[in-house]
Amino acid sequence: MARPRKFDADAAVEAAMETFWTKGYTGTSTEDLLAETGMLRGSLYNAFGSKRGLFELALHRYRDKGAAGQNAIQADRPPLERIRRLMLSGVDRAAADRRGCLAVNTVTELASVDPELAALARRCLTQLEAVLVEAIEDGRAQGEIRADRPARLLARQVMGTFHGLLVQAKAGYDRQSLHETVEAVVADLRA
Amino acid sequence: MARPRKFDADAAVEAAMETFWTKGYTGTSTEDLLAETGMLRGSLYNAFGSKRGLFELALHRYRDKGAAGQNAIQADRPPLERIRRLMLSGVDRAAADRRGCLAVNTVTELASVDPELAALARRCLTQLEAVLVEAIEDGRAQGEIRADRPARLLARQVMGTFHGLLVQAKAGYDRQSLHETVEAVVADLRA
DNA sequence: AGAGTTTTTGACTGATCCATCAACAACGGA
DNA sequence: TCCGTTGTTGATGGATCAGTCAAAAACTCT
Repeated sequence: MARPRKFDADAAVEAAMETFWTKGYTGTSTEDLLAETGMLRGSLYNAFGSKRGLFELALHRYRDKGAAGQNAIQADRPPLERIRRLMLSGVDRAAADRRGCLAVNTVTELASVDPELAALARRCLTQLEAVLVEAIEDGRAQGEIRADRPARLLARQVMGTFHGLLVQAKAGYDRQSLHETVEAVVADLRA
Repeated sequence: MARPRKFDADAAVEAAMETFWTKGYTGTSTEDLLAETGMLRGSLYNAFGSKRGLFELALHRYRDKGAAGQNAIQADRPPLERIRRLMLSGVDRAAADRRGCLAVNTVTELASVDPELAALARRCLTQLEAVLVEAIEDGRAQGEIRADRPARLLARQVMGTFHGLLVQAKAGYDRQSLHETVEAVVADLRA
């Protein structure tokens, strides 16, 4: 009933996500977005409304992809090993291109400037926290993980170190020392 | 032998630091800097050369103030308590205004865009790491802190969690749960 | 008082920012 | 085939960006 779109909206959001991830929200210009998505100005605004609107979509996509990745690791491995792999893969990816984590980047960039977007990013963090809590409770049921503290507290602790590692990855700390820290965290989790 | 300056260069750098801290590097306009320092365009450029130059000065100042703050805690308290207070005060400040830590903010904002500035910020982090290593070695000598791991590794671990907490503080996690995590980290450090 | 030096002042530059718009194009349904 | 709808295209808008400049001003030294 109308002219069909030339571009793939999904691919465009994906490209936008990558760009925001690399350059940050403020650091990404609409020109950058046009170049990366291959769209023209009018089309982009017609489809997504504004730079901010596109960023929201990108954040949602990031959260969804994160959830998918977290589930991919689940498999049938023991919980502690799941946590270990989660952190190792996250750290590796953050260190590889020095881009860190989009959610963490967004929170640090926008918390005191755009609380609404920051809250959106925060949901990515709480999602990870939930995954961790679940894994920890699993591991505790199996006697693999220490039970002297609430699972939520342990999860916060692990997540804290994890986010700190992402920052260190961006700061250029070498992969090996990041991995050592991960192993130390895992060791401290053991019952 | 020349016209005297009307403004206090130190106060100007201080004001600039606060502004960058709140709004980030890209997010701070020269107009913002003029408003906060009370200077006029030409004066600011005459004195500091560029926005980037002023930012470098602000980062140096941040590092110096950080060092001063870290030393202020030293006192004669036991090492573990020093670490505890260091983290608590850092977390409190980060949570109070949701600005986090200027060094962490800078690393996450600029690592993939301006490596030179990111490296400057990184030095703030390694300074803190050095302080931690020292405190841990002290505590170990007194039998207060566990000795089953290299002090540097423990320091990285503590620093990681600390930076993660700063992110969580920006994300709006409540003070109490941040404090609980600090206590958990301290407990895990004990011999 | 005059020369020399640095700062202040505010207007100005060109680039880039995000966003809008009208004209045109491509489709489905009547 | 013609109409309603939606997408594309590229020019254009005003705002803001970081940074420059020439002229006037405030000081010291001679």
